[in-house]
Amino acid sequence: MESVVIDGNGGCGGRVVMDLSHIKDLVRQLEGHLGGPQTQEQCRLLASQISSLTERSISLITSYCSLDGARKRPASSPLSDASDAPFKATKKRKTTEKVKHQVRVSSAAGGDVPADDGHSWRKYGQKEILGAKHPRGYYRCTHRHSQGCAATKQVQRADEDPALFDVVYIGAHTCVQSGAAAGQAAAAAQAPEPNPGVHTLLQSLSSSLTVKTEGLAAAPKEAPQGWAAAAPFCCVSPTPASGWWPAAERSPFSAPSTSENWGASPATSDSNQHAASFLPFELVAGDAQFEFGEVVSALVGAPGEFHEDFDIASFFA
DNA sequence: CGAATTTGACCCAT
DNA sequence: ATGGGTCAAATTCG
Repeated sequence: MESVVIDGNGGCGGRVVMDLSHIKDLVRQLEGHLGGPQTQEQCRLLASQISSLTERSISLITSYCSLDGARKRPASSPLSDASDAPFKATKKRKTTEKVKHQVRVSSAAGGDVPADDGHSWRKYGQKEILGAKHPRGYYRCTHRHSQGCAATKQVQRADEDPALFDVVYIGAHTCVQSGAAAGQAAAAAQAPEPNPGVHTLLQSLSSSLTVKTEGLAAAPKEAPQGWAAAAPFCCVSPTPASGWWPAAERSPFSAPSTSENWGASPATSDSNQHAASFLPFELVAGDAQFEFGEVVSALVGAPGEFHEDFDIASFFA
């Protein structure tokens, strides 16, 4: 299941733990209300409280992680202007100015690629890595040339569990993806139907909060430094209920816009794979915001990015 | 035929 | 010198 790996020595850790515990309580209350005669208003109130608490926790985590990333960054080299030359001018190595964000994702059952993250990637290399059993694949955004998007990612199968992949995202997407998926998601969000999976959603949120809380409290520092190095990307919306990302800039591992997309291999676009075969992931640090944001977004019923076919149970299974 | 992937070579940081 | 990241020609795929 998911876990948040956070260096526990920050000043915000205790606050976040408190907030998460509070959120968990609120979720329990909300869950209880759903079975009873309580009004929709009360549910909304609870959801709104969850939302604001989540937002505060995210702010703490994000700010902490930003500090963390800044602190760890070595003295910047004068070569760090590399980001201004996205194209193949030289083979000059980019130095460490870019934001890195590592997650561990599971593959489809028997699959050999990690879950799709909502962006289209093009593989540009693969290398055997010393000490690793599996090669590392190098991907860049498909829109690198058309839009100058400099986002890249590295995918490597975990040594200990071939069903897991370590994915390192480097740099933020600056591309704007085709409007089809975003528009579809937006249209789906307008569907007035209540979400039948809300109980599952709440239970899952509750249990995931447990895990996260434990992780915060009990996982001090043994996490590899590379994990949780920095906030994933820089454009977090201030209002979780209204979506965490610009419509066309979905977060890695956000709820997919389409069931086809969700489960499609980034390399093969194999649309036969299905959402249910993927379980998200162990997420780190700032990624907590993704789950919280999506869950709360669904709870509050705000226009989010949920596709009507989105299967909450499979998301959290 | 265009796009995506593979793969060996090249380049750079350590 | 070595390992890791990127390039680009060759190959494969749809």
